[in-house]
Amino acid sequence: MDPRRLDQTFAALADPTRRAILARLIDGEATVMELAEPFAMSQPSISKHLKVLEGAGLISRGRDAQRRPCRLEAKPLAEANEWLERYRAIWEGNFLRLDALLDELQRVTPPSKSAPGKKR
Amino acid sequence: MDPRRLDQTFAALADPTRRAILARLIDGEATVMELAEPFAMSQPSISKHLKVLEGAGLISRGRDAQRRPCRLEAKPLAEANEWLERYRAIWEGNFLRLDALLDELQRVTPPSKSAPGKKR
DNA sequence: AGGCTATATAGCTATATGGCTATATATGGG
DNA sequence: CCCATATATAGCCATATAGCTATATAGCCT
Repeated sequence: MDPRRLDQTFAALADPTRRAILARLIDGEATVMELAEPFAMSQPSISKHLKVLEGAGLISRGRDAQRRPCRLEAKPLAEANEWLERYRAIWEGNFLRLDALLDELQRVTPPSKSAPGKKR
Repeated sequence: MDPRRLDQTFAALADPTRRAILARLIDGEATVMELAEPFAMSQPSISKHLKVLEGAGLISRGRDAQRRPCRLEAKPLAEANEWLERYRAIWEGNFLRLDALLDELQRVTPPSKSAPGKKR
């Protein structure tokens, strides 16, 4: 509901490294080292990405000795999905395009000044 | 499929102004002026947002005299949705947590050095 | 205690983003 | 042809982001 939450969620998802980290976490918890391993990137950079993900509520972290295992928190993804759902009808093409409908009506009732035609 | 596409899509969605513009476009085409009207923001700023949306393939633009009506293009949203779908099982809670399962197994077969326990 | 491992923080740089104002471009209409 | 309207571009500023290296912190282990 909070728009800031969506901002953070989408911003966090707008980076391939972070999406890859989330994908990795589908298989379960992982430490920072494990998450960093596939990337040609310094450990601090990964920590920074994790901070962004944590800030967006997309991961949470436990404590296992000196390790800070990361776990996926999918709730913000559910909210993002909920936002996207409003557009499903459109991308599925089941959507009765309002302007197409208007074009149709204009073909029956020719356009006037107060109802200018739309270009297609 | 192209990760850059997802980058652009999510980045475009990470701004409340742009999400509001997309929401407005559900109801059909709108001109830049119409889109700008609800916001306490200059017209050039709106144009910039529209450029971002266009760059992400989220809108396309026609020509109606000196107007450049914007129309929603939902395909990138479908791709974003597709990406999110991989996580649906998790946020719906139907997911058999792999690490929870491992904890369970460890309770049966006590932990050894090679298989350290996970903290919860 | 001291060292090793895992992670975080600090501080730097380069680039990107989002806003503004001022100005340029495009197009229909009188 | 000129004007008004709609939109885009340029140029500026402030802040954010993504990367780096170097260093600090935390916690096990001997």
